[in-house]
Amino acid sequence: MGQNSFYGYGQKKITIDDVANALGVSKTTVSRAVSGKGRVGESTRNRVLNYIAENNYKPNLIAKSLAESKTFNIAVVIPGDYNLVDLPFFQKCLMGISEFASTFNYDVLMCVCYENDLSQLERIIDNHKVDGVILTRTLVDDKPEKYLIEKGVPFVVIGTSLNDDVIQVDNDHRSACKELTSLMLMKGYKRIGLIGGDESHIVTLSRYSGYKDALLETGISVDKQIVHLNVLTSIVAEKSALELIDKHVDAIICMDDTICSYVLKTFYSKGIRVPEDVKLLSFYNSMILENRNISITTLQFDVKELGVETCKVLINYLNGIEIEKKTLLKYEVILKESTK
Amino acid sequence: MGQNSFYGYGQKKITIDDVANALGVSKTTVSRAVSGKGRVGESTRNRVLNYIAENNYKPNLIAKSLAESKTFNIAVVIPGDYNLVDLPFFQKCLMGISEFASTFNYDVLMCVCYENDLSQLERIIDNHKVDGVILTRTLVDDKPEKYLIEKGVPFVVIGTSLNDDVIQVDNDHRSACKELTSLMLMKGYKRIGLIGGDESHIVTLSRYSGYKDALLETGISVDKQIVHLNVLTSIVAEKSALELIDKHVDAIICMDDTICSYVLKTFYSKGIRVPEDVKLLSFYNSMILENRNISITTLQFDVKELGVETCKVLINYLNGIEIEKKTLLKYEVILKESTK
DNA sequence: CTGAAAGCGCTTACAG
DNA sequence: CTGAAAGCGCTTACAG
Repeated sequence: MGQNSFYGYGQKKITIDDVANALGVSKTTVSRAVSGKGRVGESTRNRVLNYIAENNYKPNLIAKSLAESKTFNIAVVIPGDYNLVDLPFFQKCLMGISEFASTFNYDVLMCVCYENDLSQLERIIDNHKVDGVILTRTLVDDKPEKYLIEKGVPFVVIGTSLNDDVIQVDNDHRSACKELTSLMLMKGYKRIGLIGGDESHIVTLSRYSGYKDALLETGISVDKQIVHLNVLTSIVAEKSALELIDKHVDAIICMDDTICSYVLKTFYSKGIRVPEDVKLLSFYNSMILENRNISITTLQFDVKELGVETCKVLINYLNGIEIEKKTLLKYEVILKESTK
Repeated sequence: MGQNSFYGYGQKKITIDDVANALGVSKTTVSRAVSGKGRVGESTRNRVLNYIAENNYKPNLIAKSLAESKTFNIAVVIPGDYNLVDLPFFQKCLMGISEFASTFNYDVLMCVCYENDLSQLERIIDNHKVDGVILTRTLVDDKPEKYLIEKGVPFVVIGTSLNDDVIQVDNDHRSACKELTSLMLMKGYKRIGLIGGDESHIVTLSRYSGYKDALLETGISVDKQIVHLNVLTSIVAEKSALELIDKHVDAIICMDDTICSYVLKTFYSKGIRVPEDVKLLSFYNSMILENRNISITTLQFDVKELGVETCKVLINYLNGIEIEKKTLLKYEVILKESTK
């Protein structure tokens, strides 16, 4: 007992056999009527469909999985790195993915991967628990990506991959950062500082490219002294912010809201005023920057939509429907007080 | 093709039959050696174990599921309500749950439920895709809870349930709020305002109880004028904060960090100083309150640990191991500038 | 249009 | 200690 005592959740489930017997037809016929595959007589089909609706028959997905060699599950890989755990980004992605998946009767399996520990992913793949995988970020040297390619597992990444064979869905961070930069340039601010995160994250590189694009188009050369990447801690961010002020920047673009919150705090404690002394821009319209003393001009991505689109691509791919190799989603610029 | 072309992820999986044939034993024997259930000769067992290790045999979990009527999946229900989506709480819970589950070879299935839409949960239960469920919050009138009881599905809640039959794991919010209140009382501040969220969330009621406990122990009666519950929007929060100031409170306890951020912003714009004019306390040591101009005295719960413990209880329960009906986890008080 | 039968890869009484 | 066989609940060639 014990282990199985819960099975059926207390109520016996009716099987395809029960339906077939009750109706005096074969399981084959029931199966065909339910799945819609294969020919069944109009009237037979209706009898079956009515019966299962009335008697609340639900096919056992596990049995179906075994017979079809499909699981109707997808795994979503979330990075477990401490400083990313708090970001609302991944949670919102998950919501979108899960919403779309469930309308197609797929389920979403959580999978946390760490820099040096893919064991959760490996276990899921070894156990054949999913039909495909979504990676929620991309790295320059991406271990989960490599692993999945090696194993031949179908997957889609949220983000941009250096490998063109990888199916990818992303917001257009390059254009977005270019637009943010151009916005400042058009207002006549020529010295624009940039503070960004980990260079091993491809998104950091994309943003940096967009920044350079904007400058070069305007004929301004990039001053590497006011571009600070790999800013990962509050201490480095503080140092970086003050250094940019020393270098007389007109504006600072922060590549994420956490960095921006560090910068804001530093400025507050040093009496540097935004936007009077320096303009400030950030990348997500997230709650990290909400309800501050000053509102920050940022980009806005529809992250839930990003999840939805990605899941759509993966499920289409799994079902042999043609898809785009690369999907780029839009963004909006939200103008607020910090650039006034 | 199409649908099945991905199966096997490109590499044929070796089955129990292959192992049995290669070793000249029966499937039964292999099964027993692998599962550890049933008697197998010492040497036979070792032969099997060596072979599967060398040839990287992994039992097909789907087949095992069908045979055992178990899925090795648990569902975690996350509320989809807009204003909760952003809270790091649920994400951290998920991380803890997923971490524990995977060490026991269980997987975690995401399930988003809305106030009036349990369809994701219903689908998962109807399809028998999980062995049990974790609810990540509790309401006074809890629809998912009722649904699961009705269906006879094993589940555990994170939070406190009004139904004593429900297995629950929670941080001790009542004691925590009592301690926060007592802390102010001991410093001689007798007028303590309370701003809280939705009264239909049991956690709100627990906190309120703790607040009352502390006051009553000190012989102070509760002044309902300075207790504001159901504060759900920034507008109401602002109004509430100013009203408390009008009523000359010495301190304000906010039941969550979002509320506290609204209060902070209101005070800043009105020139009300913390802690000089009023002390301020909040409930989570979350990033919402990080990098503000002032640091806030809060409670600290180990939310990931909460997830781990809950998952442990559920998995033990599913496997017939004795468990506590109610587990209460600790908290810490983090003293910061806002109560100096 | 419909059905009998084999098969998906396991587990587990039952028998020896 | 070990194995042949039935069964979990579906799907799907194959035959009619």
